[in-house]
Amino acid sequence: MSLRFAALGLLAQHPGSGYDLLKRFEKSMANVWPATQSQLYGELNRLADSGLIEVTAVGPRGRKEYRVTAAGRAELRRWITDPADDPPLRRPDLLRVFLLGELSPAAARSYAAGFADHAASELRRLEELRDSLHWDDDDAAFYGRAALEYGLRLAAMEKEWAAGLAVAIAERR
Amino acid sequence: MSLRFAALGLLAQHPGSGYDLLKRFEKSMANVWPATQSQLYGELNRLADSGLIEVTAVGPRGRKEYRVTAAGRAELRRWITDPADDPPLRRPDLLRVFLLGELSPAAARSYAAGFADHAASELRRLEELRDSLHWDDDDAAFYGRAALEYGLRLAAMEKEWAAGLAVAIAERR
DNA sequence: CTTCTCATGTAAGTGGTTACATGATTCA
DNA sequence: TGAATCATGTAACCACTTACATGAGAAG
Repeated sequence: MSLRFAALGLLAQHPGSGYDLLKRFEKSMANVWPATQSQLYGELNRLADSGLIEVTAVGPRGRKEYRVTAAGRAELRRWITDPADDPPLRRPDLLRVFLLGELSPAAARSYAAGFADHAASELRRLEELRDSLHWDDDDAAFYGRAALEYGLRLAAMEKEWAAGLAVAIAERR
Repeated sequence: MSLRFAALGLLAQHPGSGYDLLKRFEKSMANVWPATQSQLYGELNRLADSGLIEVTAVGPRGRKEYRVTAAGRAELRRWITDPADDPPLRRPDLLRVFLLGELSPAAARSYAAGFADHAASELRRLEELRDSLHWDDDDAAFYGRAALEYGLRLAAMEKEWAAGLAVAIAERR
């Protein structure tokens, strides 16, 4: 369901074509809800079928300019506000942690160290992203910054946790 | 793919029936990789077909006792060690954050406050879980504790982040 | 005129969810 | 004997991924 609202939300911020959306999507929401090109185009057609968005113009190369309808905006607000029973998290990397007992302590320690490295590089990536973005003062920028801050804190937390785990494994023999 | 290894991993720790697995699963891995009964049973059959596990006995009510094979253990170790390109995270709750600009500041603030509450109650749930579990000193317990520690830190981080966001929204008007 | 970017779509396959279906055994 | 628990399975549906297909317009 979520992709539906990601698309609707992007259109609520700015009208545009599927192609436009696709690119804006990569730079913002794809970090929390990745989707492919196929999926996006399909979703736009379904949104239009249900009257939540509409085609305002057809340009060159069959380009379709979309815009949110009043119904779409209402539906979007409903979803955001809803007390949401979101699908649970799926974390293969943490699943592996449960199973590290199957490995030698050295190999397990190495997995934890790799986890820490990965978190560290994600942290750097997000820091660069934060520094590279020219932040406007509108709502989209404000809340985008908030989501980025979440990512930064998450990466920092993971780095410390995994480093601590690596140490704990080493100390355990 | 991951559920396959969750099942394989549980069997590697202890042999048992699908039903047994299902219950052990709920109390450990389901927190990082939820799965349904249908899915588990299907996966066990597929694992048996590929020779990674085997049926050692058939009991009353058609109960099938499973055990990991040598091939299964090897495959499990391979997966844990693998430099994994894990599927990206999907977070509807953070997607909503991107779209809070569609709401009034009061409603957005309320969403952030709800986020913080949810994190706080998750934090309490995990603290209780930690205190209720009688921890053995084996590998499974050690790494299970590590995964739980991750959950605790995550919940604490989310609580603080969301509370901060709520304040920032309030201060912004 | 060829290459790049713009622009949209279809099809096959996989993994997951929900609901349904079935029946044996245990225990009060 | 009726309810709870043990125990396994099927079928329909939905979301997502990967790969493929097509073609118009811009720019050199």
